[in-house]
Amino acid sequence: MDKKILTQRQEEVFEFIRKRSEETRLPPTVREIGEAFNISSTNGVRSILGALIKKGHIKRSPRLSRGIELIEVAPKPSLGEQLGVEIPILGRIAAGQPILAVQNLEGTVTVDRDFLARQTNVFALRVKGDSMVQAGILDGDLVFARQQNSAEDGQIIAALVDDEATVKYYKPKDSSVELHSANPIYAPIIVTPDRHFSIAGRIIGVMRKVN
Amino acid sequence: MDKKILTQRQEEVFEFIRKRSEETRLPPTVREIGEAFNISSTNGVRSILGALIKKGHIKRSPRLSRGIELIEVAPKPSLGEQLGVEIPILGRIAAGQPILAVQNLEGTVTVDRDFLARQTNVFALRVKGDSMVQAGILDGDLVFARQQNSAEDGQIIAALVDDEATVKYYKPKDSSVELHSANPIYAPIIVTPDRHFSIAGRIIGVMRKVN
DNA sequence: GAATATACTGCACGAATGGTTACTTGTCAA
DNA sequence: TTGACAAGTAACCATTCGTGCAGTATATTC
Repeated sequence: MDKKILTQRQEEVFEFIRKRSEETRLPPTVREIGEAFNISSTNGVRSILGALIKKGHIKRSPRLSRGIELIEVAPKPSLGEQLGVEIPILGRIAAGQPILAVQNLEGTVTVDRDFLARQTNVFALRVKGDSMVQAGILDGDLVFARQQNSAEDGQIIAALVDDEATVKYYKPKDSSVELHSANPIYAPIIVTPDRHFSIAGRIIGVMRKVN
Repeated sequence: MDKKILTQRQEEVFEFIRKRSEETRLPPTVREIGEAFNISSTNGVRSILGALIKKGHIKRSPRLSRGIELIEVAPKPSLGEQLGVEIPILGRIAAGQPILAVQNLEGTVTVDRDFLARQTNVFALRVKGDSMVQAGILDGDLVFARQQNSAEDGQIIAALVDDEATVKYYKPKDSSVELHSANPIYAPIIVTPDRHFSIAGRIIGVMRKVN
């Protein structure tokens, strides 16, 4: 007998236990399994459970009610140690108000925790226009930015210029700031001190859906 | 009586239930709570549980063993309805063996469920080279592909040519298949029928970490 | 001072649950 | 054809578990 191959019935019952454990957060009792499959005797269920134990798919704590535990090859992370992090997507960014204000929220994306290198204060923006195509950032892409109000020369940033949010290369000059596109057909934006300017964050990632 | 403020004892018991529910995945029975707090009578526990119910912190299913359910202000998504989906990252792809074979796995990424439009059989690949920069796919990017063995003219696919995996534009011809780069300095790969060729999947997304 | 809430003890009932024994039926491989 | 395995039925026992009732002690509130 192959240790891993389950019969049809065993597969069904295993699936049932898995669903119950995940959805209702309560593993079923022996009788509840019986009811679900129209097995009138507890022993009918027990024979299947016995096989699942022998084949190493479940574990049981004797005499403990609902003491069926799944043995999964790739154990799902408990709620405390999620693999994904929820990042807020900002619709419009307006100067003078906190970036992450609720009224700006457009939704959230879940991204891999490692993808963001466990950084905090990250938000996402939908890119409009093709000014950064040469940097691999296309129209409609979702960019991830870490909130910070300063940046280094040459970094890609999300900036606020006169209440307008843009994603550009940051080029600080002596008396002004230049925001360069990656696309040469666009002239750099030169931000003179009389204009409203602030750095919203530094771009740390890009995500795109391809049709 | 404030509906929300718990007494010390109630707080302790609530914490115990929460820990048990999350860690062992099994809410405790009335008697198990009693044992944990040295309460010899089940009614002692019941009076505390009653208070927790009245104050809206837990819910109970009558006569159901372990039928204590936490009522949380921000309910965590149950495992069944995660916001993120784990996608396997494939190291090398070899022809003649199932794509998703375990030995190919390099790890997993968690991505938003909506990002992939709830599609199944999705895998991820690390892009090598700059042949697709004009399509916004850079060296080192992670591309997501949906497993399929056919594609339409002009789509970006992950293809296997002579045991080598590449990401290219798909251009089927009468007697051969052409794989075009987005970068004009690379000549198209012309796949004649004598070569091993298969489509691994169609590219549906891109993800990049920016430094 | 009475009413109310909290936090118990102690006991007992019945339903829910796990376990066992005995027996049956069908399939499949040696 | 025999034997192992799977998947049951049926009846029954023992334990676990939720619940109900009676009662106590303390603190808080009106």
